[in-house]
Amino acid sequence: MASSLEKAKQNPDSMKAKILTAARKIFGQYGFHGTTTRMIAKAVDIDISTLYYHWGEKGDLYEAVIMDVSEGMRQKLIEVEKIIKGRPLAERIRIAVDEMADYLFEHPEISNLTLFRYFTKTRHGSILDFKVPEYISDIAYSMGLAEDRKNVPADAKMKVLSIMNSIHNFVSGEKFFRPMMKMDREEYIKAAKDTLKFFNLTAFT
Amino acid sequence: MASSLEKAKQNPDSMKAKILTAARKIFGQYGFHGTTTRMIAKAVDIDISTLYYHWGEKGDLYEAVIMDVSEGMRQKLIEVEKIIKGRPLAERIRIAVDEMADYLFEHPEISNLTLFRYFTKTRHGSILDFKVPEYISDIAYSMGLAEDRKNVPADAKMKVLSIMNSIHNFVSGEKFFRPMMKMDREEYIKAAKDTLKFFNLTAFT
DNA sequence: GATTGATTCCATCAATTGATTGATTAATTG
DNA sequence: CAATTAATCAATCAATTGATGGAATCAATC
Repeated sequence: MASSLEKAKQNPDSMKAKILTAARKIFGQYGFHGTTTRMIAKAVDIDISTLYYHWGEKGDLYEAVIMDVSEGMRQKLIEVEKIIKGRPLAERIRIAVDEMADYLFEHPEISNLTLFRYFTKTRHGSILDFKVPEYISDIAYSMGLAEDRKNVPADAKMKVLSIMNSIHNFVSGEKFFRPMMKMDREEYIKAAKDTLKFFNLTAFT
Repeated sequence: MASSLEKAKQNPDSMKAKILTAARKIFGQYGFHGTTTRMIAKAVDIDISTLYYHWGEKGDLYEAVIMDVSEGMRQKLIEVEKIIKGRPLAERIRIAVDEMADYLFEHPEISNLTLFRYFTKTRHGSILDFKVPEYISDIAYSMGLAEDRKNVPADAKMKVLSIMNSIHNFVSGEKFFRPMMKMDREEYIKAAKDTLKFFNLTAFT
């Protein structure tokens, strides 16, 4: 059964998909309460009622956005796991950091929305409290921090959380941190990757 | 010259200070756009016009809140720097992590508001684009990552940013991460500190 | 080419939200 | 105590915002 979200993604030129793409970006920049349905509609150059026709109420669109970025992350993690499989740990870390950083710097709204979800309360709590699968245990297993995918020790999960969040921090914080560092975008991405590798390579090798 | 903010803090029982305290908490939970002036007024049990009488427009109150938490951080960092002065590096790290984590877990709105400021756009950009001093260079110097307080290399700043954000992540993410870890609050704080020490001790000693 | 269904927009609602005005009460001062 | 100032609230505004109904347009089907 193809969900409403899956159907929308099938044809990226469909109005439904175009709205989703714009919503990802704007929700990512301004958060749930900072985004109005009119902002999204304007970005797609449609009337706001067209947006409601396709996605229903704001909270439903937001949920679809979260599911969408979450699925993107899942795919990317599977892809990275394939690449690093069998390699020595130091190399696994270097590749994983590079791959994830490149992916997220290219889609910063993923980091933004992820951090938003972690840190922010919404006034409509119950409505937006849908469940999203997290991949912390899988990453821990893939890093060799657990013998068993289903039974990952808490300290390993905490380490993975810390690593993932650190990547998100550099991506989402670019607008704020880069001027502090007086770097151009390329330099900043390089510096972020180096910093991440510095902490993770010394910690795990 | 005592600023409006300083005057408010002189007497914590004053209406102005009570509003500021409530605003800190609520802005920290819901962000700028997720907070209404009515929510704050209700928390203090006053009419909304009383709030406006004391603090003027919403953006001005928000600015005062940011300045307030920023000043709190500055004070705490000075305090920590005094404690760790002269000790060996590993001990400096252990103490600093414990002190900062305890302080922030006690005042989670500081972490919330800091991360909000890093990651979120506000629709009223220009108005809320006031400048707040950051203490990244001071911390880098205090950690021995720079010879000169005024001339801190970029990679050292990036490392400090990463460390500080990691602490904020665990504090602000508690509501989200702790259920994942199935820990009570005490266990979670301990686990967060241990994780932070794990990365930082292996990286710097 | 008429009919049906899907899509889009215009107009509009009711509720919320930031902000103010003016009257009222509480403190302060001479 | 009278007079002035400070603090509070009730009432209200205008603008914004989430959401909808219904007319108009477009596309597919017969």
